[in-house]
Amino acid sequence: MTQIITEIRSIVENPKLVHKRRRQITETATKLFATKGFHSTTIRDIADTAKVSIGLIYQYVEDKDDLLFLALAEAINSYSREIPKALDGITDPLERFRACFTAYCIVMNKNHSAAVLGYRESKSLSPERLKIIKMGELETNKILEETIADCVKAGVFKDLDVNLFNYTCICLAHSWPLSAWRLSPQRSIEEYIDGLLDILLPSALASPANEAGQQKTTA
Amino acid sequence: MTQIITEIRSIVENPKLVHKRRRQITETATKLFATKGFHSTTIRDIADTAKVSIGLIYQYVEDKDDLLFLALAEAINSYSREIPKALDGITDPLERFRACFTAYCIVMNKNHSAAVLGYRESKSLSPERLKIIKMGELETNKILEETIADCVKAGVFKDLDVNLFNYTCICLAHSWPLSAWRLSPQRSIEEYIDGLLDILLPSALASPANEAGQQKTTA
DNA sequence: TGATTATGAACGAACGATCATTCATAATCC
DNA sequence: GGATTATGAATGATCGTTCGTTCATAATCA
Repeated sequence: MTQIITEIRSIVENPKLVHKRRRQITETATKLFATKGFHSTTIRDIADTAKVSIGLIYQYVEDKDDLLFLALAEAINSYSREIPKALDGITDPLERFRACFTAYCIVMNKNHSAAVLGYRESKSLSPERLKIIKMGELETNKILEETIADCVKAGVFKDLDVNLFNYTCICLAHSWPLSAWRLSPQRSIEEYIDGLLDILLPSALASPANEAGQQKTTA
Repeated sequence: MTQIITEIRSIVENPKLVHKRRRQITETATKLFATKGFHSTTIRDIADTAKVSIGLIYQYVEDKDDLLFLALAEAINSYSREIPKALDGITDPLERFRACFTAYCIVMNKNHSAAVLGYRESKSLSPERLKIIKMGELETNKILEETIADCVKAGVFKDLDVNLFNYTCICLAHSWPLSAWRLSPQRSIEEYIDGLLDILLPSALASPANEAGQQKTTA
């Protein structure tokens, strides 16, 4: 879908190479930023871990801030690439919502480091870049919001506050990488998703008779 | 309730003075850490903002890390002081849950900076101190969990997964300072709480007939 | 009581370590 | 062989921390 375009100065011209190197560097940076924090991660750390020299990094980005921006932008881009895929071929509104929420949680689980980064280090971005990242986030949120709105239109959901309901779903999906340590006993991501849907759906479904938890109607 | 004891070296001996000065310094530090981040906030910043000298700070704490720990510990201590107050005199289980959840959200709203800090900067703590803070957090979570367990015992709630339900409540309460920017239009904290209870309660209540939203039975 | 001495809180310039960034040089590719 | 890409030692700025000093107040003395 709508991808964040990252216009960042590179000394190296070859686009293939730029793409490859940036990927290599950004992936490492993302992991290190998420585990040690942005400021405690040194360029040396990144260079060593990515098996490149310090100087090489500065051939592909202008400064350390660029790396943070690249990391966050790439995370959001991957969300808006992957989540819609999960909806392919599904037409039943309720199933689309379930699939979308599930995909959202799974993506958060897979891009664990990036999700944590978003919460922890957005503050270190420049105001303009923060705005870009937030807009990308909202763009991603809209994918799920649409499936909710469709459920309302189809009469599957009652006439609820779509924005707030979507917000709770998003927050809970984000919570998995951030707050799962609070849960005891530990749960698998699948158990977690099922449990959340059991909590979320009853308030939304139009007919309270429907038992949300077990239902798995495929279109 | 259970307070986190913070044993931190102080050159100054007078306990009254230590308390007063630490409060003055920690309050400033909390705000700056939350707005600029721990690493981007300099001791100079804190000294200037708190209208004390750099040297004075080092009379009351050993190093910058102490300030972060003090800030987080004080936040958690204030939660476990304030939340139980909201339950005083309420006996009806459902009302106790509502009051506790509301208090939780309100406290997060009031201690906005500290709540943000907890998510953003815990990583900068030493492992031992992180453990202390997390234990304090879980301790606080238990206050709400107990009101949920009581609702189950009283038959007001069905036999749900208490730990998971509590987790969702906590996450959503925490989300207010972190994620409210996603909501449009903006809502007041009271509208937010009411909206969340409408979403959370239907899955929990034993009799689906009860409309959770409006209900305001006082004991 | 007034003069003298002791205390410890407060100050902030100076130090030293860390770390992002640069750049002269080497390696590699076409 | 010339252009492009990679290297990492050297640089300089930033920032936590120290420590010699000041100063107000309290304690002691005569």
